[in-house]
Amino acid sequence: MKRKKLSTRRPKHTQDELRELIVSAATGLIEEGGLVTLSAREIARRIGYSAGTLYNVFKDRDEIVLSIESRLLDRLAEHLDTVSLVRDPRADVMALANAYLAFTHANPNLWKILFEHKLSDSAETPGWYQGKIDSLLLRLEGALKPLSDGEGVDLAAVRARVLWAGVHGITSLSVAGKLAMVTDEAAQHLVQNLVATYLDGIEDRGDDPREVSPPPKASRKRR
Amino acid sequence: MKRKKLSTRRPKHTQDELRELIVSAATGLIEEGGLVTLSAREIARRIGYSAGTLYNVFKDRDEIVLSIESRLLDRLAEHLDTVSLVRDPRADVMALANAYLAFTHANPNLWKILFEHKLSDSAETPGWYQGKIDSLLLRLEGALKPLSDGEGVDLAAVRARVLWAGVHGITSLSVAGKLAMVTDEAAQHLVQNLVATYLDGIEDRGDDPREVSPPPKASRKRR
DNA sequence: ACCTGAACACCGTTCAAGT
DNA sequence: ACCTGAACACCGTTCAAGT
Repeated sequence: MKRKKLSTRRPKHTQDELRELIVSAATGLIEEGGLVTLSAREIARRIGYSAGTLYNVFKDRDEIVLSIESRLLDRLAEHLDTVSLVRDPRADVMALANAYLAFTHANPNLWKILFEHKLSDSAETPGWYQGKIDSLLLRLEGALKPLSDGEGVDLAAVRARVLWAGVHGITSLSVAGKLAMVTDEAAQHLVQNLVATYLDGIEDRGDDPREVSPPPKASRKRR
Repeated sequence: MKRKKLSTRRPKHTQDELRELIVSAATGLIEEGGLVTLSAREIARRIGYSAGTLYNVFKDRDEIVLSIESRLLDRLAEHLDTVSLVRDPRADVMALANAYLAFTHANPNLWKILFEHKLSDSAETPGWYQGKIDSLLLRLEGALKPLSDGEGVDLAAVRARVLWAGVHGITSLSVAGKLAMVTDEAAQHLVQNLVATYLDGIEDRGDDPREVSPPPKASRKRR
């Protein structure tokens, strides 16, 4: 743990430590006040470096935000993995939706950046980003699979995206205070209504040529 | 049209004209580059006044954005009023959803501010804002009414909000490029899937004590 | 009365110069 | 090699001073 040259105290931190310092200072800043309060200069202040140093480690402010989003998506994935699935689509989808809601509720300001932060239209969404979203959606698709077997290859994929976007829309609007009369627990009601009603719609597709839903042990319970 | 004093060219514009100039310059700016490119100084440049003048007319930048949102909500309401409703919930809701989609597609950058722009948490959402959203939702509620009669007072209201938020979630994520594999017309597919499946779910509530759906002339058509 | 221009307190980002 | 500090080109907002 000794420095070779002991030059007063210059490379106080390795590149990786610096990365970590920056990202966690930035995360703290966002938790406190949202994206608006995140400034390169304030991060620098908090970690005791000059602003210029951030640009040795990150290309720009966007890249810092992206790496926070990356961690957040990982944390969300972990969180979703704690819900125990019972292979009943209704129960499983509802459980996943509730877990998602709980996560957003526990990390409101961080969660918001996932949707506020617009990757400057020059830079396309990085591949790993899409990959992480895909992997989250895969959990939903898995839960929906029993209802969508034998149909179009990607029906479960479409449905997973519809539900995901729907849940996102509800939480996003309610957080922004832009959905009249929607408070915190009202948002949960709406999500439950969405999931329950949408799944009803899937199950009751009488016009589908094949009989789609194999009667699982669990019967439909509403409300 | 004469000035009383003809003092070179001082009050070039009345307060109202100024308001108009500012709002339309700001609207243009947003149409071109989104909220990011909207700066008080650039508005001032474009209308040939100094930045300070904006603050004689508006309290701050937020108030300018809010008044753009206000006009936009009015325009959306007008647009939704052009769709002819036939009192068939399925057809009507789908028509409203498509009209909404078309509107957002025609005004992408303006539309985005409705959800990007966070009323600084100090100032609550102004009453007229909620009122305009409510009035938009009322159209959806009206279309849904035939399916929700005799149920909880506000079931149609809940459903209207679920659908509205769902459609918003889909368009919002697809515009941000954050929903894997979702392009422009894919978004329309998702919206149609949401509306169709959700309405199926409403119609087939077999567990409801009362018989809910009065058989209208139109039968369910899918896809 | 209305408007300007300077001023204040900030930004993101770059880069010569220092160690 | 790493880091700083000044510099550049911006912000939103205020307000004394001018007409």
